[in-house]
Amino acid sequence: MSTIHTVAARAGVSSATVSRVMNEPHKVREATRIKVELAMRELDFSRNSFAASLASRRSNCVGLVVSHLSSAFFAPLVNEIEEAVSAVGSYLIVTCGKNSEEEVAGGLQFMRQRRCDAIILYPGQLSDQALAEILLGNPQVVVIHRTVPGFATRCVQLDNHTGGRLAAEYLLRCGHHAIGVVAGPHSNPESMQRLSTFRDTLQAAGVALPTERVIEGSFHFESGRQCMAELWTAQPALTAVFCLNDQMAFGALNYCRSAGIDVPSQLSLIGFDDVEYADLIHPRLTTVHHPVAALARTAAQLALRLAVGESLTEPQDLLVPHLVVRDSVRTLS
Amino acid sequence: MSTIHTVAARAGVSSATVSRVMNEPHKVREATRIKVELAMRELDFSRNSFAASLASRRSNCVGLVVSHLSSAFFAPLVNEIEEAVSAVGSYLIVTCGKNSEEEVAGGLQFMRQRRCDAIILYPGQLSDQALAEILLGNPQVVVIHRTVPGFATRCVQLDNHTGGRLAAEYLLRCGHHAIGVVAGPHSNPESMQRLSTFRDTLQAAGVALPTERVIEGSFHFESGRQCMAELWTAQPALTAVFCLNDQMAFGALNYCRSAGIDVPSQLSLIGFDDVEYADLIHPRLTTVHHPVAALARTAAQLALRLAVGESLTEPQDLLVPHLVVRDSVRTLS
DNA sequence: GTGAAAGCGCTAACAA
DNA sequence: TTGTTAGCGCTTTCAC
Repeated sequence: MSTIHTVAARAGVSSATVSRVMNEPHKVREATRIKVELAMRELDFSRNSFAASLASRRSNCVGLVVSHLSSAFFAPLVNEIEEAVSAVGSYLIVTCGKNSEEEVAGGLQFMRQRRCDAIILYPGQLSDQALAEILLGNPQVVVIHRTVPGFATRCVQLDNHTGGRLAAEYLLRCGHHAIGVVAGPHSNPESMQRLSTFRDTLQAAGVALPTERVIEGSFHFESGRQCMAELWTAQPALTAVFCLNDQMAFGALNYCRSAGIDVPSQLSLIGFDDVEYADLIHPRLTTVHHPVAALARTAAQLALRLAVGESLTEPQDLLVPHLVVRDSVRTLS
Repeated sequence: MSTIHTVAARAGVSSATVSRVMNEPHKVREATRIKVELAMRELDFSRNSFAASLASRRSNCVGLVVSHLSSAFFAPLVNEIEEAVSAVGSYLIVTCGKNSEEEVAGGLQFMRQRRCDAIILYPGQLSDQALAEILLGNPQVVVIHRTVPGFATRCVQLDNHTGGRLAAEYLLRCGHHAIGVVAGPHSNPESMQRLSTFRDTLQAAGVALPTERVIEGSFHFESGRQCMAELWTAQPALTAVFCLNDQMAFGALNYCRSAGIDVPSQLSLIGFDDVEYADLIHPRLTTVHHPVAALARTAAQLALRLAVGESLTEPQDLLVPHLVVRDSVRTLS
């Protein structure tokens, strides 16, 4: 494979000029530029990005570390971030399958080795403490979907409390009192934020949410199925179930269908996130909208600011959710 | 940021030894290794992958160029390829949004600049001729979802003809004669393969498929919606519609729902691909299964063989589709 | 088992 | 506007 030297030789110029043609074409005379470009084409030249990054000490890339790529939640997130990043001429590299502490550490290491200018991190099941350590040691990291105490300037997150409240208020408004929950992992702060305010809001209205009506899931489809099965078997008198994300709501719905439980006439279901398919399934899922695009754009902007060496001083505002009423919750008469 | 030299100095060894600790630890005495590893940790050392790849002339990465990341079709494909690649210690880089000829060229250039050991290419709307040029000029490229004439050793594809036949046979078996099609772009060979054998199979059974019953779509949800609307308005007597991918079938279904057309009692719908959500929507979608996981694994294996310098001699077998009967097609009495 | 030294292909002063 | 040159941080012979 040819190098700038072979190109330079062929074009009868120095390698510095070839470099300039690629990086600052305006600094080279048009005739020279054309000669060089011709030589490049003739030799099928392709710049070695490793050498370029090594010499320039810039990678022009931002790293993203997430749990999955293929879920309806992450896919739009990744897309949106990619757009924002490539809009400024950088590129995105993403590693996925990073949930546990070791895996996230591995993802982070991957990004550091590639000398990313900034890194966006989805925390999965990491504890706030583990995240705090990461943020402390890596000044170019921004965390999404969580606000780590002490690092509010580099975290962008949804107002989960309001989200939980919206779901509770709507179910109450529809006359539900026998309510269950398919929760996320109890170690997951986001899940617990949604759940605690959901519970508080019910309680304030005199509706109890005893522990046995809350099943711990794992945010996945299959988990939603199983949790719903378990919940329905133990608590057949429920009239509504709050699933802490849509994915589990889909699973719950799937169980209901296979068990002959009609939604919403026999059981109401409300989700969280408002992913694309929430509007496509039957019945269309009533859910709390999570502004993922805004989350992505904000995170990307922060990352890009860190990438150019800016330091962030103002804490980030929480993103605000809203309720999307569709067909999966019934109003009790 | 520290380099192998700072680490070497701190550990009291040479930089070559530090390099060995990372690349061939068995070639260094344990005591030395431990000293070096300690120094690395103390200095928070992270190997510069650019320098490593530049010096070793190996990137250990395979590139993937696709149209989208977030669609139900591509997401599992990417996941599966990623797994196969990381299983051998390499990593995957993917660029998306590559549909037109220029965009694919851009994606390819991106991969070449990163010196990928091999590249997997999804052709989008590229012509066979454009692909042939690419394959000719880039011996490390493998193409998925299409077989480019003359390059069968580096192409892995579904048997679209059989797929089209399966759909036709099933509709015939269910007694349908007034059949429409929401096709892909007519310039797309995959779509045309499915369609031509679909049409031939119907014709062999004495069922005509006139041009006005075939609408050209673009493989996307929204396109499915619009095509279905158009088709239904022009051809209200249809009893069944074949959508050339599931995404468009979802769009068609969505239109039917909003237009008050019950599927399958008023209209039968059959899709193609069998993506995850085909089993989750209502009614569950009858469709032709596309073994995407096998496609991904085969492509990854080919790419990995090219990556180690093997040259491929045997042409690849076509992947075989099968019909998945669910609830969206009704048997006419 | 370890070290010295010559690159890998490019960028970025600095000179000319 | 163009060329010279000294690295960027690592790998990899080849000696020892």
